[in-house]
Parts: sequence; C-alpha cells; structure tokens
Amino acid sequence: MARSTQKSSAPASGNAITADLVAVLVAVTDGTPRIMTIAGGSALPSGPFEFSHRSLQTALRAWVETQTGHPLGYVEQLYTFADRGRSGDIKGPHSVSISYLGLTREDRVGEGFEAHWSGWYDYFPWEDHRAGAPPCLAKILAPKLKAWAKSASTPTLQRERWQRCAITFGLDDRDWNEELVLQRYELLYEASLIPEASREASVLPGKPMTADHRRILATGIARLRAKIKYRPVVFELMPAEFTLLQLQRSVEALAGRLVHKQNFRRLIEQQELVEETGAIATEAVGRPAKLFRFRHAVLAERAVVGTKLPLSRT
Amino acid sequence: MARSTQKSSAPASGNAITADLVAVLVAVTDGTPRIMTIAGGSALPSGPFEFSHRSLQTALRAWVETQTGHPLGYVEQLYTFADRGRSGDIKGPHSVSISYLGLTREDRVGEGFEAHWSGWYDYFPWEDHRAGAPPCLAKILAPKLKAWAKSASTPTLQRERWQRCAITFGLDDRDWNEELVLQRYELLYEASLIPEASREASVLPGKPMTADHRRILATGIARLRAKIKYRPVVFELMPAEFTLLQLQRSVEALAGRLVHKQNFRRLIEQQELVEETGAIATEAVGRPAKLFRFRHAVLAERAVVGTKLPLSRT
DNA sequence: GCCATTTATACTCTCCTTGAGCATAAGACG
DNA sequence: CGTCTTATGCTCAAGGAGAGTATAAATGGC
Repeated sequence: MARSTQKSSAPASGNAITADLVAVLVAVTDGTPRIMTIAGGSALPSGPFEFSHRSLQTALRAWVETQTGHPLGYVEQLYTFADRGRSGDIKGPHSVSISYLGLTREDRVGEGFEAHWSGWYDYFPWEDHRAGAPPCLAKILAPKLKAWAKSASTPTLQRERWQRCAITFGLDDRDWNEELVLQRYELLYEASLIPEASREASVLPGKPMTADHRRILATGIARLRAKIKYRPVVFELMPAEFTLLQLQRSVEALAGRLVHKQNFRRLIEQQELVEETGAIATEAVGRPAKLFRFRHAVLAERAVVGTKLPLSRT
Repeated sequence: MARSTQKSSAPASGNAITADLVAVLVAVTDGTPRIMTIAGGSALPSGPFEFSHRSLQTALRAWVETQTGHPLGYVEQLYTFADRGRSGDIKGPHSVSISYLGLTREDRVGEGFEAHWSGWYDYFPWEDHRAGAPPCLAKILAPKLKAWAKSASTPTLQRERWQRCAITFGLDDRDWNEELVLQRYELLYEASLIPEASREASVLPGKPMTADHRRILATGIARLRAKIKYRPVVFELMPAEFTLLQLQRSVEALAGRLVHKQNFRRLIEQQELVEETGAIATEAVGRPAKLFRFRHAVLAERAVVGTKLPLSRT
C-alpha cells in the first residue's frame, strides 16, 4: 500500500498476482465433524478463482455444487491470507488465498474426484474434549509448551509465555475454551511445534496439511464453534428430520465438549427453533424419541440473530 | 475455481489480478465516531498491496503509521470483495479488495496528505439512535421501503419483503438492532435506494462513496458494534486517561444507542477493566469524576475473551 | 451563603437466565 | 417382571441484567 490518494479502482502496475479460493467444507456424520479434503487428506479443496463469476461467494457455491452434487447450505467467508513464508513458497506468495467456510451434509461426493471426508479431530486431536481433556494434552502438549516457555530469555518472559499457554490450552486448572482453536494453533506454531513450521516430522499428534491449510482449518473450526452459539447454523448439518439427541450430538461434536441434556432441550424448545414432525424415531435403544425438523420460518421471523446454546463461557 | 485436485500453491495461468487494501480507520472524538477518508470524504484510504511486506496485516500497519504518524492499536481483517458490477467497473474487477478495520486516536494526520476524518453518521444518518430513532427513518426510509415492498409481484412476496424491512430497520414497533448495519445497507441497495446502485442522485439522506466503499464502511461499523460487546476494544479509541462517562459516551457513539449509566459503570468495574489513576477530571460541569486508565494486564490475564457491555439484545 | 443545576457514585429490587439435579415415562431385552 | 437405556417434565438456587432511588460534590447565579 503505497499512497493514500490513489483510488481503489486504479489498477496497480507490475503487482499482478493470482487469487485462490480455499474451502473448509464441514459435515457431521456419526458424531464426527468432517471436512472435505483432497490429496489423501493432506489439503483442503482449492483452486484459482475464475473471474467469470459474479462474486466470490457465487464462485464457491457453483464449484462446490459441481463437486458434491447438492447445494451448499451456508457459506461464509473466513479470511484472506497472503502471508509470505507461511505458504511454503519461499519467494513469497504472489497469490492471495481467500478462504471460505461451508456447511453441508455428507452425502455422496461427485464420482471421479479425489475428494473425500476426513474427521477434523484427525488434524487437531487436542481439540476434542467430549470425553474429558484428551491425554495428549497433558502428556505431550503441556510438557512441550512448558519447555518452550522455559526457553525464553528472562524469567518475566518465561512467566508470560507460560501464562499464555495456560490460558489458551486451559492448563493449570483453567477452564478449557473451545473457541480458541486458532490461538492454540498459532501458539503451537510460534513454539515451533507444528511440522508445517519446523522441518521436523511429527513433533506432535495431529495430521499436518499442505502449506497453511491447517491454519485455515483452525480458522474455520474456531468460527463455526463461535457461530453455533448464536446462529441456527447447526441445522445446515442435520438431516431433514432428527431427534433432539442427534441435534445435541452434532453440537457437541462441533464444540468438542458435552452439554447438559435437559438444558439443551429447554433452550432449543423455548426458542421455537424446531417443530415436531409427528413421527417417532425407530432405531432405538431406550425410549423412542420424537422427530423434529428445523422451523425455517425463524430465519425470516428473527433477524437471524439470537440462537442460544448451553455452551456459554463462565 | 476449476478443479479441486489442484494444490493451492499451484499458480493459475492467465488469471492475473491485483490486490488492493482498503482501510476503515476509526477514531472517536467529541462523541462522534469518525473514519479516515480521502478525496473529500468520498472514499476510504486504499492502495495496492505491496508484496514486499510479510503479511497483509503488516502492510496495513506500516502504511497507516506512515500516514497518521502513530501506531495503529487494533487491526482486524474485515472482508475480501471481488464482486463484479458493484465496484463500478463494468468490465469486472480484475482486482480483489481486502478490507481492514483499524482503531486509532484521531491525532494529527500526516501533513501533506489529503486524508481527513469524517463522521461516520454522515454516511449512515439512519444509524444514530442516541437521541431516539432519527426522523429520516420514519419520514424517508420507511415510506420508500414500503413502496419497494409493495412493488413485489405477489401479496406473499410483498409481505415477506416488508417483514424483512421491518425486522432489519426496527419498524412496526420492533426493536432496533444496532448490529444490522450491513443488512440495512444491503437491503437499501436491493431496493435501489442507494445512489451507488441506481443512477439517481440522493434518493436518500447520507453521503455516498466511491465504488463499494460505503459497503465496506457498513461492514466495519457492524463488526465494531458487535465487537465492543465482548472484547475490550473501546480502549483503543480512548486517551490514556478518561472518566467513566467519557468511556460510556464513546461506546454509545459507536453503538448508536444510549446505555444505562449505573449499569455501565457496574459492568466496567466488576470486570476490572480499568483502574483509578488517582487523578480527578478538571474541566467539569457537576461533580468531578475520577480518572481511569485501561488495565492492559487484562489482555494477558484473560484470553481476551469476555468483556461485557450493557448492550445486549433482548 | 443559599439554591438550582449538573454530574458522580452507591445501593437496592425484581425478573430472567442458567447450571444442575431429581423424578418419571416408555421402549427393548433377558 | 426386573433391568437397562433414552426421553421428557419439573424444581431449585445462584448470578446477571434492567431499572430505579438516594446521596455526594462540584458550578454559577442571586
């Protein structure tokens, strides 16, 4: 950015670059949040942006629909990256990556494509706290982070580093905050514990990805975890009819933590987000549950503002 | 986006474009939120992105600091636009606009630049509800929106359109939601009431801007209004020392609505966001107020998560 | 000095939300 | 008929948020 007096529409000379779209496409099946991947799970789907489309959003939708064979429910822009050095391209990226979050149902993927679905906790094992804090946190991450903190030059810096680690990862009896996915990844990156950063192989559990795709994924997970608390986006990931427990399991899968069942139902029902279909779930262990469907009318009635889930920070 | 199997780092041929940075730089002075503008207030500061910088954020910071002569407090990416037709360039933009929100104090602007500060309600008069709903809402906007709703083809569509308008603008006794800045702008745009869209001049109050800069500004305002409710970003806009009323006035200026004074103080104090300086405000009508400063330690103590303001949606 | 005016600051009160737990219902299965 | 499992209804206590009352400490006019 050189001169302020230049209008934005004035083209810059000699700074030609390319624009890539990168998509974090999420689905939830069998209580596992999954993302669409290519190249054997080592990259997110991406490709150059074609200016034949009316907008970025349109381009993404069109492309995803060709790939998966069905419309993309919810789409949201995530972030635009142009960091040199992080993309793996040493000469500096003359390419900008515009990333998107998209929610779907994991139906069939278009045949003849390399795409498939990978569980997102394969890439971030420390993010799943549904069965309590995962062992790798205390056994592997915490010691490595402690060592990194200790390696700072002064005692004050050492303390500050460790405080950051403890807050971000919920160590030292602090609460776990499931929304800090990106901060955690960035902190690990800063501590050179991410293979994408250091040249070492597998210092930590969790599958790496090409370039900065894992960072993009972390951004997407963080955004989605925040969003499900105040927008009715979970329903984009559900089948047309579902039981309240299925809905709860999806939320828990995304959030990576459990919620109180009765309170969850209370919130969902009092907000009138769903309505009974009249049908009853068949494949049951225990008392059969009523089936519900999303009341699409809420999107029109309310300004899509105000959907609460019992996942509040205290 | 053509093929999913292509790695993001693979350069696309023949799709060269340029990247622009556009900045929404906010300051609050005398109870007015202001943004830095160029070209007589008709454009946001912007310019081509130089790849000599390490990241987009770095590029923006460097540039702003040269312009205003002091460091930029808080920076956040807003959105990346590439919509053809909205930018005013009919051939389609072979340029991507990456927009940022930045918070500063309105000190001196670097000499010799065309930049100056404009009140943001000059561009969005209907967004300031501090003295109640602004007259232009009921007198000008509502009738025009009603006419637009009526112009839909079927009664059902007419009702749906009006419901959207009423929700978005808080008409028909609905609550005003100050966060819907962008939705309101988009709705007016859809209704061809925005001069940037239709060729007519000044159908509505509010100063227009070049290309889609007013949309970018709306995005920035919306983001900031949402953010002040849960992150301590207001302090970036305050002088080093301030009274609680000054702080409150800044929040109200940004939010475009008033808050309950006693409750505001209660929240700020119980969250320990500020500490007394010991000094007392001098220039006073009424009882002199204690001066406070922001407790920067909170940024380290808490995960920058959880700052509440009495602006909640009910 | 006294009073009206203005702002600062301390409390109180009530309603609602939220976290947590208890209790009962309705199926399957031995 | 018990046991297991999930569904569903209800209660209770603590904390938070909205709104109002009361008092304190300045200023300026008389």
